[in-house]
Amino acid sequence: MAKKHVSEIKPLEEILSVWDVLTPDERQFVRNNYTVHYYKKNEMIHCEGEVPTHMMILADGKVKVYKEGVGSRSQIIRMLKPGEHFGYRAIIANEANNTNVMAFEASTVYMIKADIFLSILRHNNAFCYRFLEELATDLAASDARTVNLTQKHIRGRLAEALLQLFKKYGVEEDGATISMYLSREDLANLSNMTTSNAIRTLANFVNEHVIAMDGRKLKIIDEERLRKISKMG
Amino acid sequence: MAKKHVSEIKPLEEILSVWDVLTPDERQFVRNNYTVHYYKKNEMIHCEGEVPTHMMILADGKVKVYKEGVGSRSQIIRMLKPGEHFGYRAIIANEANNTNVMAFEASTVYMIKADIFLSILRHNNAFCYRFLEELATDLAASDARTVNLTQKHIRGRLAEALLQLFKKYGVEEDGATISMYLSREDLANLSNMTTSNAIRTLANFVNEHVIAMDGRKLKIIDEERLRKISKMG
DNA sequence: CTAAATTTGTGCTTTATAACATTGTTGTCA
DNA sequence: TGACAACAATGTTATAAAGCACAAATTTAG
Repeated sequence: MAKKHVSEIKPLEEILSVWDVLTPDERQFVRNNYTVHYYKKNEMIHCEGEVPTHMMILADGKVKVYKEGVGSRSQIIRMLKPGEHFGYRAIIANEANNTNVMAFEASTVYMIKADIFLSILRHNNAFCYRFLEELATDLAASDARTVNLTQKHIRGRLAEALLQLFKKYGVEEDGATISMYLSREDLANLSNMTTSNAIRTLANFVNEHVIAMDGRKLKIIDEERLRKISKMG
Repeated sequence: MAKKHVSEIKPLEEILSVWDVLTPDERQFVRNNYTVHYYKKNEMIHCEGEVPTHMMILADGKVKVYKEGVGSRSQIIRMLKPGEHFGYRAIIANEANNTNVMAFEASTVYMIKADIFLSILRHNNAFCYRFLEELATDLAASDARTVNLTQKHIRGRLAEALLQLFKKYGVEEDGATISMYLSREDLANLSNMTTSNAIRTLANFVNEHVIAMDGRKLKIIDEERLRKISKMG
């Protein structure tokens, strides 16, 4: 895959979805106070337990947000695509970071210092409300995930994960291959199972003609069936 | 237990933790527009899927917030004590309710109409920010729960649940009995296990002198040990 | 380009926990 | 007081999924 030139990366103004509610002064304030950071594949962006210093916006690339559990087994909480915010929850709650964030692939991140972010939150109601909406949505997703992961059986959990990837990242030109190539391990960490079981279950789905595989490329063949598997548990 | 007189229930002004950030006008607005509702033990306050109409504040009693999963097996998401808000997440996210709320015991709830709540959120930045903080805190708790429930073994999950009850509701005068009497079923729904297993595991804890039981009264004897069990998985 | 490391794939074994069945206990109310 | 219902306790069985060991394939690095 060819590397993107820096010039291809969208400017903060285009990528920051809440830009439109900022006043001209605030816009200038942000313009004068943001930084850009580049991360290599598998590079850590921040760690669980660290004190948050910046709110971040993914400009380019793909990153995973995950928690380390028992015996350093990790659970992927969410995966981001360009334009999404992260690292700000801990700033608002005035806590240490509760998650790790790692770049899946080479990624570019815009960062805004915590105090600047907080100052805008406290002065611009529309800005504050946007993040309120974002957290309210994320909270429902988190609660839904809890039930998904604890109550569904292995096939249901994997089917659910595939559908989420499909929804979030979309498909290639062929209209079926999910535009996100994950290792079996990441797929397992997303659906709370061991790598062996992710492999086994994927193989079963292929046998049942629900999906097709070519290495890490996963093609959804029978979406309806996948939905049924996800629902039935 | 003797029923409380209505007069013993704290007025909205005292119970609404964000009252202090309201302007005099807003206070009057709320005073003119709230209602009080009484619920009997095991009565439903609202259901998953319903369109939210009010933000609510628990004035008195205890309620559980839970989700129905596969085969109507339920997962308790959180339990509230007087002074806590609920039912407002869906209003903010402009979604249907994602949880059920039921009274554990006779409870009193103050309700504020959704449009009034929203109008204050949109005009009073400090008010908005308070809820932003609340959601940010809840989100971390939800993600932590996901990992707890999926990765820990049955003993660890139950130990965790007991510690949470202990922390949230405190203890009786004896300094050890948790001030919250749950059925074995609710305890199971809190820690993602079957009722049988909750019973069995509680019995084991008693044998190991970690807790003592007298019906629904649970006494924590060895908190350190319980913490260790919760951590080890 | 080759060696090393990582990732993927499979079969077998073990284990944790759900499901089921049965019995005991307590409290309620006619 | 006895009958019924709800809850608690416990033993047995079935099964989903983890753990493990190892081979094959693919990627990365020297």
